[in-house]
Amino acid sequence: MAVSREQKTQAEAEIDIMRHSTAHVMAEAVQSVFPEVKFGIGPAIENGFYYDFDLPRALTPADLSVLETRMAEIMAADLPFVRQEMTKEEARGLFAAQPYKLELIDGIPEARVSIYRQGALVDLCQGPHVSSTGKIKAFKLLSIAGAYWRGDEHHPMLQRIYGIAFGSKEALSQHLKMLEEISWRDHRKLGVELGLFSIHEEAGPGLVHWHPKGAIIRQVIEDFWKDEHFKRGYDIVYTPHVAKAGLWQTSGHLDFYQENMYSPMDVDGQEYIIKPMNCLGHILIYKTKLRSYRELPLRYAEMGTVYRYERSGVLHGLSRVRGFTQDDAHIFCRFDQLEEEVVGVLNLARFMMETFDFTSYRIFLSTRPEKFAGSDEMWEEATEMLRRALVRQKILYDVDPGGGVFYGPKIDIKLEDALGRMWQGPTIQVDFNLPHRFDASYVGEDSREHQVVMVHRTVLGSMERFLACLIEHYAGAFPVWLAPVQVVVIPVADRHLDYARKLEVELRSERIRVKVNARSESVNSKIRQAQLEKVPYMALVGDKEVAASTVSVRLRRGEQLAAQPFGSLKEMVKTAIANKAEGAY
RNA sequence: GCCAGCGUAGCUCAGAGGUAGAGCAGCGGUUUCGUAAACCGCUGGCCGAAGGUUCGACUCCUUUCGCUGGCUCCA
Repeated sequence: MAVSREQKTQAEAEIDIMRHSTAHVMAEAVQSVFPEVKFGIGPAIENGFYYDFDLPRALTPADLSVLETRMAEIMAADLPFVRQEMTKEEARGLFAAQPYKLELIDGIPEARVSIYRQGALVDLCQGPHVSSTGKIKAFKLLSIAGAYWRGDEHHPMLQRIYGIAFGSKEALSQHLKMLEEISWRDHRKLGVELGLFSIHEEAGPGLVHWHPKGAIIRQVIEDFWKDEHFKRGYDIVYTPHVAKAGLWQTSGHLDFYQENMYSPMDVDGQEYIIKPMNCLGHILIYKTKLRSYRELPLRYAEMGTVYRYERSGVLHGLSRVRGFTQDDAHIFCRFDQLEEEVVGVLNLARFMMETFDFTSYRIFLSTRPEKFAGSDEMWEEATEMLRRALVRQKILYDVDPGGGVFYGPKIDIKLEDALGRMWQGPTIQVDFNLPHRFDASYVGEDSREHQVVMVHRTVLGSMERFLACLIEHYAGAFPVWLAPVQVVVIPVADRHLDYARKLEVELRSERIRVKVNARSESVNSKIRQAQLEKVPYMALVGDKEVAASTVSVRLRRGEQLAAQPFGSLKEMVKTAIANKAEGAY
């Protein structure tokens, strides 16, 4: 039973057509500026479109506004899109000067192809298109980027122009506002502003330094994570950061994963390699004794820090780095336990996602690729178990045919954040390969040895990427349980400082993260500082509070609460922490 | 890695072939203040790094490192 999640609505399909047509208009504009242009492809994408061009010179941002003006003229002229069918031979004649189009024609299986004309442009295109260029309502060109022809780095690099297009000016400006919001929430920007982490040129790109405020968030999450894993029958393990090269030879990583691994270091004449994955250590632990079917499943979990070489051009803040800590676990089980284990992981994954306020996500089941390890039957059965686990959890999912890794089928969960963007979330991967390579087995009921089934899984992904996601999801305003500073005490004047310290001690005794702002600044200024730091509770103490033994509370979202005794603030904060829910946005 | 753009004070940014500037932050002082910026003063820079052109380079050229947007890949 295949459960597919969504079909495009009629309206979405229509707007895609319009976006595609906008790409053609852009192509015409480019052609008018660069008559010698060679066209690549120009599809509609989410929110807009792009088109790839081979041009005599590099485009500059200034070119974009010229092209926009030209495009607006083409739209004002309301030129009709005209479809025409012809044989491939005729098309080859028509596109004789267009090598990329010729290559595309060669790849089309049908005998006849279609072309579209509008104004001065002729383009090989399946269509459909809007009836005329005047039907395009609102667009904007956003950026220029290099893109390999057909995405292959051995092919020439073309210049890609990205644009967005919408059904109305309002929708366009709304989207532009969203883009602004996205850049405003950027974890790299907020990470600096909130003092969470830094990355240093001197230390190397893609290597993260967690500052106290970022580290406390991470620590809270890790404590919570360990707790939850303990409850669910996982055992916490620790494994070394380096291992002899031979181990990576046995695992096959040296053959298949080498471009992501750092060069070996010499230790007493032996080659050692920094681990890019945690699985091998867990396998070694598994293999330390003869395992009985009775002790399975074994679930080894580790916040395991790994190092992977990433090409310099792909590094990005916390979300794509060279050293990161995975919330990793490996489940060793019998084949007949696989489905139940996957159900367990899905449960945990959903619990985690809910805890961090991700209410929407998409699930992908990836099936057998062309090259694979293990037997057909194993794959089929395992894939079926993953499928059944999803169905049992009543989860809608999409199938990614052939999208599995070579060693087994997998389930990927992609999270949707507060701005509707997707992030790689939990993954569950069945592995037939490593147990085979390491001869990891157990003794079955039949007294015979059986190969154990291994499941790699992470529910947060990596602490680095997860934090990047959380920072942007919460826009830096972390819920109380995660907020680096939960309460700032603000004395109105210096004479209230002692009283403020008393409140600080009282809150700290409950392990509430509290700071006193003792600076000689105005109340307004201290409140502003706390707001910018996105501290959930501001506790004001002045003459009135000292006299009445109370505290006035301002919430991060701006709300002011009536003066109250210390105790009730304490309880309010403790409740918010315990609920992990937002109490003070 | 590749294409393009960008690197000026802790941050945001201005400047420009004649030797560097603002706001914020920081520091010192004054102020003791009631829910998003009190006032005055001061410090702060090898203009990413190296080489070249030039009488003179932060500015022009080359190389290099890093960042940004993409391509590819992925936790």
